[in-house]
Amino acid sequence: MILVSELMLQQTQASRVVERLTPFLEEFPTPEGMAQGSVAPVISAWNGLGYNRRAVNLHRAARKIVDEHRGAVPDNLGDLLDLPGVGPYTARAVLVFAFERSEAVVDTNIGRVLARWEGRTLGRQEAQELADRLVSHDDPWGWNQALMELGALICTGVPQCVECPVSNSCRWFVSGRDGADPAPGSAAVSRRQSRFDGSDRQGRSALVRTLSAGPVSESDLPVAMGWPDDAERAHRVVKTLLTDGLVTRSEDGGFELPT
DNA sequence: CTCCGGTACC
DNA sequence: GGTACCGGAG
Repeated sequence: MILVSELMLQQTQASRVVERLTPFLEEFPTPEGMAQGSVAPVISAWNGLGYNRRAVNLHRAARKIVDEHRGAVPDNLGDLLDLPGVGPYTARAVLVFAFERSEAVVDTNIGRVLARWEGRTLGRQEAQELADRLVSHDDPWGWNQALMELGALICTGVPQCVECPVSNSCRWFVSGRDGADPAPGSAAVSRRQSRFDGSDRQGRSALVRTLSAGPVSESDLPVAMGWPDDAERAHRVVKTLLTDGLVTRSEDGGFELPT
């Protein structure tokens, strides 16, 4: 349950996850249920959440959990990191929020807080070690939630230091915020994204959405991807979908969701 | 139009 | 270390 919600929350705002999580968990209540079927219904159920590769990864993770962990989500860092689509953040998020273990997560919000707290840009290892050192062993769940909230509401891109309850201990604030903001470029802090309109991602998204309703023939591919006059681009980009396991060739040479 | 969010792969 | 990968809200 926590694993699915954390995977959904990757690169996706919580407000959009809340209404999708319950129907998704009703369709796929257990790793066994998801692992038994093909990936196609998982992709369809993921529709609209973005980054469809996460759906493929989740299906593969479900199979691995069934095959190698008797259907139970692992409760140790190494095995969690071995699951497809599970990285440093999600693995620790499962340990903290599902198993209530004394671990520290570093997402984009916490990465920003840590960099300003230390007053300098941090590397991946540095940020994780700092978070590990700071985490409350009394209430790790609440600590991580509080830090994420601090980053999401106060220690934002343009920080609201006047509202910050811990500014007196923040190196960057205490130093008078003289140097440049250490947060951009620091570990886990998100970077600007290229625009979606007109991107390859838009065509990928359009095709996967269409394929959820049924197969698409070779000749219909450019239209389905939104590039009716650019068959070359359609064929170049559909290769990336084949590589990602989001699309497969049907028997008649067209395209469909993987069976 | 800008903002927001981790992982995998090179 | 840089880049590709989605979509909705404000």
